[in-house]
Amino acid sequence: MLRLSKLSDYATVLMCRMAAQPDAACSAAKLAATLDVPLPTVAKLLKLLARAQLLTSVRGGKGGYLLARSPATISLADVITAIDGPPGLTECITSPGTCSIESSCDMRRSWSAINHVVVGALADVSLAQVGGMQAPLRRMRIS
Amino acid sequence: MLRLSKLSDYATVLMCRMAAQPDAACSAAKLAATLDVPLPTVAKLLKLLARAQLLTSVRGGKGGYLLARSPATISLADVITAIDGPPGLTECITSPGTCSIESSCDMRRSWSAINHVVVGALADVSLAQVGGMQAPLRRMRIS
DNA sequence: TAATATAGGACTAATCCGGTCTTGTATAGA
DNA sequence: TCTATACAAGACCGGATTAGTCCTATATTA
Repeated sequence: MLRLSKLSDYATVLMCRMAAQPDAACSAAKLAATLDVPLPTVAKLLKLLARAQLLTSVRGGKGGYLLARSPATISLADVITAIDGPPGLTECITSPGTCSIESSCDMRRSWSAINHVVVGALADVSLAQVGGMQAPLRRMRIS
Repeated sequence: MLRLSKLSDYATVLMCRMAAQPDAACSAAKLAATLDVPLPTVAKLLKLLARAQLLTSVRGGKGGYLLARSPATISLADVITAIDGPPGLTECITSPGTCSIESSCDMRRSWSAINHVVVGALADVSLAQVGGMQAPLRRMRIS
């Protein structure tokens, strides 16, 4: 099916919102309201993103989360990796040695190459590009 | 996690094996043995692939499955689509109108573009390329 | 000191996917 | 013609993964 996990999906939207106001500390409750996602789930995402050092946290009253870096330097690959770990299309990419036919499988080198393209595409898009209306994705192509 | 389903993964390996001997009819049992995947699962995959007209089936004793087209004209995207339907990174790509924040979401256009890159990468690799040892994937790049 | 907000981790619940089973049909060969 | 083999089609079940919840602890502000 080749689908992103919901959690990663939420996280990208969430980071995108925060990138729109990089200097305002956002509480989990406020973000949950704008995203239409349950508060505990948003809280979990924020914790994961903070642990990956994409966000910084401020405890206590008036606390919240802030982007740790400028939106231009945070890519979608960063966000997804923070939530789900490094993207890998197949098991033989993320955990080599697990598949019983690995040694005789012709697909491995192809999957590896395609995975590289996918990761490249995700790494090539920053939060700033998503938020701004310039169309930076035109840079991506197969040729 | 951005992972291919196991069934699609199996299917690509399976088709790759069949592409190596395009003229030999393969029974489900024989393929199951070489792939180290349970027979009923292989049978299910073959049925889906045949329904998508990637394979033709021959019933009865000495029957089996054959590639419907030449390996050079069957892409990984064809195989994956036959098993899991068209690839879509997010729900808003495969089933627009499902997400409650769709109208205000900045991510959509980005996901759409990235999805396009991914599908392109999959469509660009044929079974013949996977089997043969030429390195056709060098054609793919982000730039 | 009371209220607010994150930190961390354990736990529960539900969806989805992988895998199985059953019945039916077609062909080949004895 | 009868039997064995192999595909066709679809219903069904079980289990792993993922989504989501809850609880306790800690830090900060007022």
